[in-house]
Amino acid sequence: MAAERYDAPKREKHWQAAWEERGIFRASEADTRPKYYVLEMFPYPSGRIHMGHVRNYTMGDVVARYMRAKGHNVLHPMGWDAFGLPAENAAIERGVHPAKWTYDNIAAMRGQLKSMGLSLDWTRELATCDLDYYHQQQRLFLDLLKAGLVDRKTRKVNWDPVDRTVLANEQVIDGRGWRSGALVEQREQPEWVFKITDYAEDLLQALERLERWPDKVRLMQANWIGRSEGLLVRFAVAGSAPDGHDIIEVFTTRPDTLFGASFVAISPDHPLAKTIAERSAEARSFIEECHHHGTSAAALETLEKKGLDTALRVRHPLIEGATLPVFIANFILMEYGTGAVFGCPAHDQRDLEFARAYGLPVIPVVLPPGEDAKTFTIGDAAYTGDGTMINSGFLDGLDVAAAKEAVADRLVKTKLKGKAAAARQVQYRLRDWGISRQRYWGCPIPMIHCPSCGIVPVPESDLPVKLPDDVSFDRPGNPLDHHPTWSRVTCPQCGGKATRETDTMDTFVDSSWYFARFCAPKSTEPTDIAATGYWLPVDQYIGGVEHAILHLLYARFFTRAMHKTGHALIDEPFRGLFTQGMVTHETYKDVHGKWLLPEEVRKEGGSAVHAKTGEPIVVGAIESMSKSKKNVVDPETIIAAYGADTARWFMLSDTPPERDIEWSAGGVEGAHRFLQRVWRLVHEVAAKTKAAAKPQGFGAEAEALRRAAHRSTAAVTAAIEKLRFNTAVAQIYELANALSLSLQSAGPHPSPDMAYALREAAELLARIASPMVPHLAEECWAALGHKTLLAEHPWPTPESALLLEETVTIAVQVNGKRRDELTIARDAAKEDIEAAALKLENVVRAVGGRKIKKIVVVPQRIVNVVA
RNA sequence: GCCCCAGUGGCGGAAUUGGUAGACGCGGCAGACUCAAAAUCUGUUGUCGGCAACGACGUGCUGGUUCGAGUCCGGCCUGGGGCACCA
Repeated sequence: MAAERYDAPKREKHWQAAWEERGIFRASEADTRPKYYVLEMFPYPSGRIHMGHVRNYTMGDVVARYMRAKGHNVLHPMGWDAFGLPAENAAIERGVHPAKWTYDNIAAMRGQLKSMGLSLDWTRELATCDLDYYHQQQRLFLDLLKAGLVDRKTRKVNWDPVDRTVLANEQVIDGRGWRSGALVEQREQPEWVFKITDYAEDLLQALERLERWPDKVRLMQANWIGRSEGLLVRFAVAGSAPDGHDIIEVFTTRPDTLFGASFVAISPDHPLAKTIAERSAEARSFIEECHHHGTSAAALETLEKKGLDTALRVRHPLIEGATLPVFIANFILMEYGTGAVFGCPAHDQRDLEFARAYGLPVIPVVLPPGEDAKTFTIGDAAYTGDGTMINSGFLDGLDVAAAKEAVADRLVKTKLKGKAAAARQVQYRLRDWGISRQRYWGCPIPMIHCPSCGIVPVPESDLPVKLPDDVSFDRPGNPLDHHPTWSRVTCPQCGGKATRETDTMDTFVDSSWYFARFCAPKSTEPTDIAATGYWLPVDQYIGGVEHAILHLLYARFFTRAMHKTGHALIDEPFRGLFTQGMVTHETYKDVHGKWLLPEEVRKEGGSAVHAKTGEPIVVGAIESMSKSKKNVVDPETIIAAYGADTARWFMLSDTPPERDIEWSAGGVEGAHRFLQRVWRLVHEVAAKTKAAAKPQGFGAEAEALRRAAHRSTAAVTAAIEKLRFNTAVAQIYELANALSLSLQSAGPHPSPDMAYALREAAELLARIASPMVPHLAEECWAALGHKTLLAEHPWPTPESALLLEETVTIAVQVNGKRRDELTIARDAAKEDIEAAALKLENVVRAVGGRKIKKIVVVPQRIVNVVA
C-alpha cells in the first residue's frame, strides 16, 4: 500500500540513479534517428547555482526530454565557462589559486545540477579552463591568424582602472566596466583584434534568415552592426596643404545637403589634426583638452560643441570658387567613418549648435512641405525631414532621395587630383573585436615578441602555451607580466631571446565555439568535422537576453571564421534561439534600512515582520534576484525541502517563459501541492483499477474522460513545440481536474469501461507531464505497474477520433452582441444553423420584430444576426 | 534624441491570430471532514443592477475599418528594453 505522501527528495535520487545506470541520456553520432541538439548557455562556475540557472536548465530539459520521446537522437550537454575575473579576485582576496577555486566550484555546481534531474550527457562535460580546451582554442587562434582574421592594432581602447584590463565596446555600459562598474578611461594601446567587421554585411544579412530567433534579438543585432549607406566625398585643400593632407575625406549620409555646407570638421584624433598640432601650440592644447572629457552619456549630454579653426580651407566640390573653413571639433569621432565631416547646420542639430557658436552661415537647402522658400528660416532646431531642394543649384526642385542620387552621380564622375571626387560607401557602427585582456585566468594568446623578427606565432608543435601554476596576486596588474620566467622564450624563427605575449583572450572567445566542441569533446582537433557536421547547428539554444548582442554576435562571427578555416561546415551556429526572462523576487528592508533575505521575513496577513524580532519590514519593489539586494532564494534549499520537480514545475507555471517570473513562497507551496495531488490521484487510480484490454464501447462519462485526456495530450504537445510551457502546465491542470472528477463519480468500484478510461488518463497524465516533472512521472508510471522507465518511452499520440467533438457550441449574436448560444452537430449545414439560431428565445427577443437584414454564419464558430 | 516591445479581474496570465473575453493557477469568500488545527475535498469569485430569468458596462485613453475588434489602422498616455555626439 502506498504511503500517504510522496517523499520527493528521496525518490528523486532513486530515479536519477536509474537513469544514470541505463545511460539513456548519452548521445551518439551512430544513430539513425533524426538528430536534435538542445543547448542552454553554459554557466560561469561561481560556486552555487541560482534560480536563473534553474529556470534556464529546466526549459532546456523539457525540450530535450520531449524531443527524445518524439524519437530524436538528442544531444544535451553541459560544461563550464570557467575562465574569468572572479577566480582571480578570489585568489587576491582569499589566497586560493584560481584553478582550485574554479574546479572546486565546478564540483559543487555539478552536484547541484545533478540534483535537478536534468537529462544531460555528462560524458561530454568540459570546462573552458581545461588545458585541452584552451590548447585547441590556441590552435583556432593560429588558424584565424593565417586566414587573415586576426590583426594587431593600436587604437583607443577602453581601460578599466579597477580590473586593470581592456574592455571591448560591448563590455562598456554607460561608460562603466560591465563587471567592475568603474568609470572607463580612454587609452591608446596595442591589442589583438578579431576582424569581425569583415563579416559585418553577412552578419546583418543573415539575420533575416534566422526565423526561429526572437525579432527583438535580431533587431538589437542589426542596430548594433549599424549599417548606413552614404557617400565618401573628397575635399581638396585650397592653397598649400600640410604634407600628405591635400585631400580631406568625409563620409556623409546626406550628400543632398552639400549646398548647405558651411564648414568641415575633423576629429582631434585625425592624422591631419596631429600634423597641425606639431606646429601649433594652440592646436596641441585644444586636442589635449578634448581628450580630457569622459565618454559617459552624462558627460556628453552637457558637453558644449567646441572647435578650433585650423586656418585651412577646402574647396566646395559643387560650387566653383567657394571654400569652407576646416575646424578641429570635439564632437567628431575618429572611430566612425573617416573621422571628418562636412557640416550642414540647417539640417543637422549638432552642426547647427556648432555653427551658432562660431558664427557660421546657416543655409536651408531642404524646404519642408507647406513652407514658402522666401520666408523659411531655421531657428533652434535643424530640419531633418524630407522636402524640396532649394538654394542648391542643379538639385533645386528634387526631393531628398533624388538629390542624394544626383549628387552621387555627379561627384562619382567628377575627377579630383586624378581620382573620382566621391564614391558610394557603406559604413558600419560595428568595430573589430578586441580580444586582449591583461589578466592571468584566461587562454594565453600564442604569440611571441622577438626584437629582431617582430611578432611571430608560437609554432603549433609548441602548443599548448600553458598557464603557469606558480603565480602571485600580490601586486595589481597582470600576474603573467610579473612571472619571473614564463614570458622568457627563444624566438621560434631566429632562436634569439624573445618574450611571450602576456595578454590572454577575452572569455567571450571561449564561449564562441564551445557548442562545437561538445560535438566531439575529446577530439585531438579543435573540432571533429564528422561530429560537428552531424550535430550542428544547435537546433534550440536557450539563455538570457543579456547575451542578445555580445555572446550571440561573437559566436555567429566565430562560426564563420571556423567555416573559413575548415573547422566547421556552417555559418550560423544556432537555428533556434529562445531568450528566457529573469527570476525576480520582492525586496525587504528592516527599520534600519538594511536589506533582508526572504527567509528572514514572515508574512502576517497583509504586512510583513521580521521572523525573529517581529519588527515591521518594508516590502520593496519586485526586482531580479541579486545578492546585493538579498532577494535571493537558494535552489538547493528548495530542492532539499520540496524536491527538484517542485522547483521545475514552479518555473514553468503561469508566467510565459520569455517574461520575468516572480518567485514566491506561496507559489512554491502551490506547485508542491499540485504534484502531491497528481501522485495521490494516480495511486488511487492504480488501487481501484487493473490494467485491462480496451473495452468494445464506452459509456458517456468514460468517453468524456477519454476525450479530455486525449485533448490535453494534443494541447500539451502543441504547447511544448512552441515553448509555451505555461499553457502546457495549464492543460495538465485541466486533465488532473477531469481525472479527479471522474474518479470521484466512479465510486470505489469503477465499471470496466470507466476503469480503462481512468487508467488511460492517469498514464497520459504521467506521460505528458514527464518532460517537466520527470521524477514524479516515473513514480506514477511505476505505480501504474510499469517495469520500464518512462524516460525511454515514446511520446503519446492522441487518438484523432477523440479530438473532434460531434457537437459544437456556437455563440449567437444579434447586431454583434452575444445573446445566446447554440449546441448543434459539428457538420450542420449553414441553413440549419441559421434556422436554429433564429428560433432561440433570447434571439427573438433581441431582434424585437425588426427586419433581419443579414445573417453571418461562421460554421463551428458564431452566428451574427444583423437586424 | 533615435529604434523597438508591452498595457486584459485583487495577482500571474489564457484567448485556435478578426468570431462566446477572462482557460488554468494564486488569492478571497462560503461549506464538508475534524474536539480543534493542518492536510484534503466541494461550491463560488470581472464590475454594476436584480430574488431570479436577465440586462448594462468591461481588454490603458481616443477616433476609425468591419456583420463582428483584446486582436487591424490613425492619434495620445503609461511602463519596459536597446542604441546613443554614428556624420
